[in-house]
Amino acid sequence: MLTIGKLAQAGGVGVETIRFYQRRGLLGMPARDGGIRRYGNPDVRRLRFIRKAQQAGFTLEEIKELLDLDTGHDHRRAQEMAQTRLAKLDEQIADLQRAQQSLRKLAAECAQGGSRTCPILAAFEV
Amino acid sequence: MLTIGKLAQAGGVGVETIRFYQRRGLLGMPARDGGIRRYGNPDVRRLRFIRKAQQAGFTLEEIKELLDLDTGHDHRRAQEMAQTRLAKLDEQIADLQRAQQSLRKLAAECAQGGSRTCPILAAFEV
DNA sequence: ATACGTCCTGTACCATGGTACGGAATCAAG
DNA sequence: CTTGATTCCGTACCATGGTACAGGACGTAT
Repeated sequence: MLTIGKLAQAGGVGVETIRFYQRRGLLGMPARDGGIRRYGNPDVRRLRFIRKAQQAGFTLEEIKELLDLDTGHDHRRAQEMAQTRLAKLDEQIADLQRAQQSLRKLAAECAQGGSRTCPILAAFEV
Repeated sequence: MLTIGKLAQAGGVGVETIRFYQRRGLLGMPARDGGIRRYGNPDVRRLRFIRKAQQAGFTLEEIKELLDLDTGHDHRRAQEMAQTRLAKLDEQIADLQRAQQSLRKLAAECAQGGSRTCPILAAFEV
């Protein structure tokens, strides 16, 4: 049984973040032991899931929904959300790659330019 | 000579956004014609640059710096910023790709599962 | 038993990037 | 010359994802 501090440590977040997640309904209000919150492994798993899902670009709202679905075993909805997010990830990656192209062009022209004008504005013009 | 509304339209943003950028120093306060701001092509270029740079992941603060550098022709610093951002873009793309892996796994397992438990939590566990 | 660290609740504040609104002035068309 | 759209300025508000107190109550080690 962990205190909030230990849970935070296990999840790589701050204590305030745990409480924040609780307020948002992402983590439940756990059993108390004399006023002090006690957490178990499921809480650690849940917290780690939150971090992972965040990395996948889900908002906290969406993560809450995923966690609720997990409880309710709603496959269809979970898949739908995953597909939507995968599509957005594709888009985001493509966007970033386009940005890379532009930016590399800027860097290259800037490097070549010697003492000539640095075409920062121009670099993004195509 | 464009009014603020036309400039906003040309840049694909709202009028309030233009004023917001002016407050942040990203766009200059332009010449007035009887109290009304008048903009020219350089402003349109500048605005478009801002949008592009944003897509490349620069913050408004950084974009301001880039624009200031462009004025001062500081190659070295501009290149430095570009390289830093390129490195971060690489990282971001890699992160998103990893997220895709995890999420695809979730979707696949969820699809296979039939009426069995949907391993949403499990999907992110590796 | 006294001090230090951790916990509690509640509220306030932060950065980022805008968005909205009130109330006055001004512009363009009919 | 009136009407409707646009502009002006200033300030307030929004969402997202936290972060930081203040002011107490605990628990543990010395």
